[in-house]
Amino acid sequence: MYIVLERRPDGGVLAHHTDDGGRVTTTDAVREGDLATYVSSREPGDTRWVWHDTAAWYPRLLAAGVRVERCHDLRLAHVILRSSLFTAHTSIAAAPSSGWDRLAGAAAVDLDALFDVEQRDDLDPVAEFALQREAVTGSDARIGRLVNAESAGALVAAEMTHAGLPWRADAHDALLAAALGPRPRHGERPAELERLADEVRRALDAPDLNPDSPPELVRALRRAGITVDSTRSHELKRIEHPVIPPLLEFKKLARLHTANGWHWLDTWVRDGRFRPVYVPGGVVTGRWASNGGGALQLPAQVRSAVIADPGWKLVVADAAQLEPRVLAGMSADTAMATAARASDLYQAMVDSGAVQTREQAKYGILGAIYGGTRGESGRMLPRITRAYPRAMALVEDAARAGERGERVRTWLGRTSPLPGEAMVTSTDEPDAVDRAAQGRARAWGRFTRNFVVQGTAAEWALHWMATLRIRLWELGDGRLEERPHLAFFLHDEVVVHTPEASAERVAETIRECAAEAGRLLFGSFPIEFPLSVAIVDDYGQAK
DNA sequence: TGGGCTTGCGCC
DNA sequence: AAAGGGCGCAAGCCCA
Repeated sequence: MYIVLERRPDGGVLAHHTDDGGRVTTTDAVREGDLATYVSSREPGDTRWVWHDTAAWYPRLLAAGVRVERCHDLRLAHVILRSSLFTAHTSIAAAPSSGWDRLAGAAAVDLDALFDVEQRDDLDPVAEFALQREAVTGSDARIGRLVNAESAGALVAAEMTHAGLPWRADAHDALLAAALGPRPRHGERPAELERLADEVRRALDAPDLNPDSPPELVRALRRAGITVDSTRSHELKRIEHPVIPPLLEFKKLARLHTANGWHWLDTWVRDGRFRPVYVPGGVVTGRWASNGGGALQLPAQVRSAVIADPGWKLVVADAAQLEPRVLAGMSADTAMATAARASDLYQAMVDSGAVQTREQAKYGILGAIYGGTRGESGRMLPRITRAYPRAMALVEDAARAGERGERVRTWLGRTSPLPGEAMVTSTDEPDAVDRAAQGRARAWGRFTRNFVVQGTAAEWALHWMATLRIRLWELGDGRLEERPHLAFFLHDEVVVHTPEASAERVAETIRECAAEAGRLLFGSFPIEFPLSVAIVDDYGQAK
């Protein structure tokens, strides 16, 4: 069932078969060149491959055309098990810091560097796996599900990088040219940006102004009688002055040019695919991060360059109001779950009389989750508390715990870090209240308040994708990229690239997997996770 | 010249 | 329109 892969200094691989406790029963020696064949001879099957880091092992297997059904990522699991409140009583939590802790922070990109580290004596994958099995089997069952889901996520991440997001460079170039003018020579401003910069300079009577420089811009605006604290767009939008429209347009286009312009296209799109590196578990809450290309900040402006291959479609699905639904599930707040039975949770809150408008519902709920105190969020808090007492109590408890310097956990047990030294309030001189320290404590409380919800939403998304990758594989034949496959992921949204003939089936499957993810997290508690699903030729058409 | 910090803005 | 949480990235700024 479990096979622990261990790379030897000579480049060969040892494949240790273990029992449920991680004790080795037999070991195969595999030559480097035979690894893909060795793995593929056991797939599909009931093997769970155990390795130090999915990002280091799996891409080579995928390149060789080998896909695995399941794995156990020791690095990701170590991070979770070392700090979880569910495993605090286990040996792995009590053990002194080891190479596995140092590996935790390593960027999982440089394979050779990782293998150098792996060969250190204190990075024995067999011993580590046994410790992790002991922790999982002796703790709340949810932590084992989290470890498995995290590992499945690592497989998804590697597979998405392998398959890539379909990207038409010609379409991207055309939209850039339409907005900015033809591609400029290296280092020059595109014509439209230069034109807008000139317009700004004229309107401010500042012929030498570089509008890309915030300090210069603030000075030039003040000389023109416009008092601003910053050059943020939202602050500029409040001002009536002829310079504002061209300046806002300049900022918008400058952003497009620097973040997703021709340079980005040259750097990140190859052979019709954008292949970002995803970093599962890269955010403390359990959300993914990404490395290079700004994959998780892909602006709506360029999504129309994401075009399915001929004869293929994109199925774009996003979970509606995921975080409030997750909060309802965690807190077992039946009133909130009732609102969540509607496809539009916020409208249902209005219909039930909890609030008067959809906007009030939205800002009230977001304020509860983020810790908003001012504006509409703050005004709605009493009503939200009255209508949804259990949900509100859950996030309030998390905030208070954070303010006291305690740790909080997600539904499946991922646990927040301890606050930095700076946050700790001095209590021995109560009358010499350190207001700065109180402010830091409240800020940490907002973090822990959000941690429990954002982190649990990330767990829902992991289960959604984990079940989806299995189901999508069964919908086609051949290599991964020849079947319907996950092509992009954005916290609560997935894009599947699929042959046109399978698109409807894929859409249905994505919905089924969302329902399944809800059951895996919250069992029979009646909470629903509706999606908005679109079958499109390009990503820009969705939503 | 080069690294670290700040600002601003894209995404959820 | 902003408010509250989590990020990554590019350009400018600042100082060694």
